[in-house]
Amino acid sequence: MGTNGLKETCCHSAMMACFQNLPEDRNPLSTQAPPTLSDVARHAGVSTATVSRCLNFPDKVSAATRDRVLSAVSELGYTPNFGARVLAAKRTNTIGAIIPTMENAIFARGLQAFQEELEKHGVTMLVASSSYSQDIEEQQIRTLVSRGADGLLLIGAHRSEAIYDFLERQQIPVVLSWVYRPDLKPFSVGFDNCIAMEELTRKVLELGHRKIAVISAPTANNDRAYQRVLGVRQALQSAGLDPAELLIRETPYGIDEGAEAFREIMAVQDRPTAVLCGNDVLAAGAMRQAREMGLSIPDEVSVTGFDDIQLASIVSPALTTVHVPHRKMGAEAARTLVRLVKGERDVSKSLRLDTTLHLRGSLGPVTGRT
Amino acid sequence: MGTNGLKETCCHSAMMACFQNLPEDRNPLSTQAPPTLSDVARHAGVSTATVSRCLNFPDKVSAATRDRVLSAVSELGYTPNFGARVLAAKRTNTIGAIIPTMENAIFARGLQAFQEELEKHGVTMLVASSSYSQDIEEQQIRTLVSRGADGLLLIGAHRSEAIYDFLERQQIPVVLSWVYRPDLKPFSVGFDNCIAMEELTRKVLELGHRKIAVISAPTANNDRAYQRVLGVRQALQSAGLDPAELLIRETPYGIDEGAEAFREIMAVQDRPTAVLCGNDVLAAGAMRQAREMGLSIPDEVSVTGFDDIQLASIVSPALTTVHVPHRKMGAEAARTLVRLVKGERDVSKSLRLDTTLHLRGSLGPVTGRT
DNA sequence: AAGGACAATGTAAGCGCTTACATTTTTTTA
DNA sequence: TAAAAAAATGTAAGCGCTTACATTGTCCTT
Repeated sequence: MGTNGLKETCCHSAMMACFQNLPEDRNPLSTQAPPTLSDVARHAGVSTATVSRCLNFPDKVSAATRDRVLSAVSELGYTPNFGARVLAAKRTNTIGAIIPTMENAIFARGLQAFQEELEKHGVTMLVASSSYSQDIEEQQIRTLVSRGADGLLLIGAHRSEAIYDFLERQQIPVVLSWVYRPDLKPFSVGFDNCIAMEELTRKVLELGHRKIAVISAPTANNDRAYQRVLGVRQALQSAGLDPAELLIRETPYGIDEGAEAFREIMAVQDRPTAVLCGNDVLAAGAMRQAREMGLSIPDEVSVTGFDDIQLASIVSPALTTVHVPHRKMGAEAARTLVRLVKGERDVSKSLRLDTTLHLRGSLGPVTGRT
Repeated sequence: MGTNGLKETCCHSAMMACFQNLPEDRNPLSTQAPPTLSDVARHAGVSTATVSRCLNFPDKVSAATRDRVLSAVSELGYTPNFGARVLAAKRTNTIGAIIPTMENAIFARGLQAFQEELEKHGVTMLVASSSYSQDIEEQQIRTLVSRGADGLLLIGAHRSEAIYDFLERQQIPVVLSWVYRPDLKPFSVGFDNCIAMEELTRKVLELGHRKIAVISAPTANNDRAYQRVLGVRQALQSAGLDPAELLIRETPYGIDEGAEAFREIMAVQDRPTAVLCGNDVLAAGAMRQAREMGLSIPDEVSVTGFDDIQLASIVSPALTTVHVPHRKMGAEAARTLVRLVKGERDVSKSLRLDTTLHLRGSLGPVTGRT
């Protein structure tokens, strides 16, 4: 005890740079308006056009003037005025993204990759989240457009015709993600939810499961959820089973919701031996509930997810799920959108990414025990 | 089999509204420039000033004209030009947020709440992530400022004086979050990382643990991480123990990183009985590794986290962690920032939120077994 | 050495909106 | 009912930047 550098108390460690103790009025600059392009021009003894060119097309200007201008810029601490630039150039270099939620990790990875890619092209990202509500999403779309978003990333394809019309009239390039829909006019960069889920279901059937339940997000306004359920149905049908017997429980995405849905599903007489969840979060909830009910996974009941977020490899047993290439999807969507915004109509087209089945401990063969 | 609505195949379900099958050139409007304020004015037979007023201060205009203008607006499908508005009004109604990462859930909840609150005030959020790099963060700050962010949300307090100077010169209101630092000039809305961790450590000591290890994020550029470690040290010292004996392993945030760090820590001769992790993600990694090594939690080793994200209640056993009021923090930060941007200097001040200990299964008393 | 080609720079017209101020219309007051 | 006050509307000057076009300066070419 009583050692070295421990004098610092919680709130006063010396490691911080900050402006504590500075008198309010210390900085005379702080009351002045920020410098403008013409201030820089005057300072450098050139015209505003030259300064502008120097900033936007450096090689259209002689080295000598460039140096003079740039040093004027840094001397004055000049930053271009965004509004003016937008107004004059008619481009904001901003792209909007509207995702259903930021609260769980489902969209986070993809969005991060999306942003990183945009950044490489000098584009900034505006984000809004719609809480899985179609109305909120439409309002967000209008907001982002009026904020000057040059393009928009949207999740899924299901929305009103009115809003698609609006986007078309405003000539805003749109990329749909998390779905692959080459039949639609807006480009999509994503995967086929239906096929992915069909593949998973086929595997489940192979393992002998016949009594199957699904916990899905509400399918009414969510085409991803809808397609996933459809995938299960199609797999059943192809296997000669009656899709009508499929037990489906819809509930909002969430751990607790997943748990509750699982509880209800397992309360029926003839318990399913496999519960396919619409995403990993629901699955995690289901698994928690199974533990609580003393049901062993996968011996007594198998559980699967969708998305393959971190959660999936952390739960015990690890979750069998459909791996979605989130980062790649985000990056590709960004690339497509940037191209569209630049007006390269021909180059881009819808891109289909593959999902892969990740088989882990939560899915096992049907056993006698139940 | 062979039931009802199953005709729809994956990619052609009828539920979607879209613009498939529309000829490219169908819409004559699409080549015209979007309508401007003066188009609306002409259409409604008033001046541009009246239209502007009508949109911004509806009650400064008579009901009759208002109706006329509004119907002109909707007839023409007018949307204000963002750049022009910004240029003229000198406000973007946009606030920027720079977070270390979007990839895990740590900042997601807070950010979501932040955005929702901003939205209530008609403010849009710009997001960027810095990948925990100080340089990237500073560049992002400059970008967002030049994009016209009216204010900025930053995580933590540790950054260069140069950038704080820049923000002050640009007169950009800043709110720091995830920390509580009333000693600094920028307002902070957050909690005291040090005290929170000190409290947790005290609890760990109470349970008899003496050999303690810490897995922390790199503390060099991360004041939250630094303060958390400091908290552990202070608790040890208060308990009359020698903080120098504390085993500290720094590693980037991540599940795998946490696992690896845990492996290394448990490889030493005199194994610790408790491993305190800098956040829940690291802790989840540590727990996974413990399982792999056949170490029982909490009998052979206790593990704790920080943040209380969803993960914490999903892992098994559930994770003892420090609960951070993410949503409240985000919302309050937004409120403070909005007030600052509006120029209400006096009203706002730094806000300290309380963290609470969530004791769960991953932390237990020291046992003979080791 | 004169003419032309090209590079470097300057001039100035907007971009679409807000808002101070001027003007007109309506309402109130005596 | 006329004058004063208040409300509604119009006029027009920017906001800070980009860019088409005009001008000037440089360097070849013949």
